[in-house]
Amino acid sequence: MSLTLKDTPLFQGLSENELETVKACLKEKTFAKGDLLFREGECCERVFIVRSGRVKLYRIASSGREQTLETLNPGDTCACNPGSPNWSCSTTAEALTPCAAWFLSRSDYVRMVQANSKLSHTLNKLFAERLRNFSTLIEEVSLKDVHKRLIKFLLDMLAQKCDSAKEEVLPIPFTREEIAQRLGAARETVARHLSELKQAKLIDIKPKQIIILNKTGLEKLLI
Amino acid sequence: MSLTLKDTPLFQGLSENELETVKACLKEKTFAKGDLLFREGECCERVFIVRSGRVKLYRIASSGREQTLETLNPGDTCACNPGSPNWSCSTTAEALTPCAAWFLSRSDYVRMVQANSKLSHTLNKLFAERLRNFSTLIEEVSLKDVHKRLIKFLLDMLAQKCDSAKEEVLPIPFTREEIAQRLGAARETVARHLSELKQAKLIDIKPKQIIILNKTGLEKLLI
DNA sequence: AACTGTTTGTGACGCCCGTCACAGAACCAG
DNA sequence: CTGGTTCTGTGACGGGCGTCACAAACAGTT
Repeated sequence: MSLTLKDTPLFQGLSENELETVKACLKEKTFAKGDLLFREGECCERVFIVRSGRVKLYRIASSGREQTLETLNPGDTCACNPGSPNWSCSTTAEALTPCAAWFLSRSDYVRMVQANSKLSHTLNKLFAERLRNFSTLIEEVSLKDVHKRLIKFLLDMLAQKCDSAKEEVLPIPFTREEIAQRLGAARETVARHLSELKQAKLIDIKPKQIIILNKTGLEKLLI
Repeated sequence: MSLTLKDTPLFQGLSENELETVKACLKEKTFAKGDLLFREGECCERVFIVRSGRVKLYRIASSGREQTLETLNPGDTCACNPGSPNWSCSTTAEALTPCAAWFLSRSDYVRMVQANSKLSHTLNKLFAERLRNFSTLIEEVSLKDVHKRLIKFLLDMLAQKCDSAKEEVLPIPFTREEIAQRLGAARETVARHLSELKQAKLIDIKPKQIIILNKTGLEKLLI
């Protein structure tokens, strides 16, 4: 019932044989919430693929404030440059929940990508998608206020939630602090904007979840 | 004397034969300052490589404020996802100066990357570098104030200027407005911080150039 | 030189949001 | 239930920076 290799975007389209050789190189590790999978600036000695749980990739300022760059879900990979040696991690990876991940040594990773053009193409696609996401993040952080970023965050979460238990009930697996880090804002600011939206009867706030009362109303505020 | 194909990072390491077939697919176009090479949201029908001049890739908010994501110099490419069709440009490309660029149709581009694994690996490397640059940009825009971003910009410009005419004389091929767009700030704010640095005798301001009076002093302000 | 358009510097103003402080809510282990 | 820990909401405060406005410097043209 848990994630298998062939379900990961990275190894999509590989033959059974190829998957077997990949599998032989992987080592599985587990992490508790808050554990670091790697630190920014470390030499990039391995690559991981999330098997279960959630991992955030972030940067931290000397002030202590964080900016989350990506939240990795099962199947996602942190994979970076397969090319140059002495490449150092540009972000820190931290487990948001208890989680498990497959690790692949740098040398195995490089060898595989060099040998397997299918893998190389997949990597290109994944990189391009991340570049696009980063572009959007840059625009939002730089040009949009917290209010809009928060609304967009809620609508995004609503769009990508697969469990469609009830239409507008949005389970929130993030603390306010984590939301703030994703938005590049302070915890208190997020709380304030949420109350404001509640006041305006656009959402309702329950423990661990947020009820979207007026989706189109929210969408209008994005313009 | 002008840029040739084999000097571009994208086509690095290709054989003479391969370069010839690439060349056969390229069309050269020229642009005046301010011309758009493509618009955000357009269907991504071609890829370009800058031959001369400078091009900025940016996003624009409804308020009119811009954030520059990258400044492309000769040899650089805007190349994005070779994989999926219906991929739309995630940024707008505008000529900062009069410039020339080679254009490659999407179909030719995809075919080449599919057929040539060397090219695919190069693309991975370029993407990875851009991802890293974007990470840094996100951190700066989100977590650092304009003061630090400006100082870092000056030091970066100083580091990458190859014409070492005089040590600390820094020719600035950008208007204040363009600097502001790169930093994600307002024109006036940049002007104010520059005057402040001049007041502190860390820099001196001349038309079209900035003199770095105290490099280590600037570096200390970054901490 | 005079004219026009662009680029730059600076003052005034206001708001968004980050920080500090604290109290109430929720959660968990025993 | 109970105490401790984490999470959450809210008030007060101040600073950074975006916006508007205007004048001075500069560049290019006829």
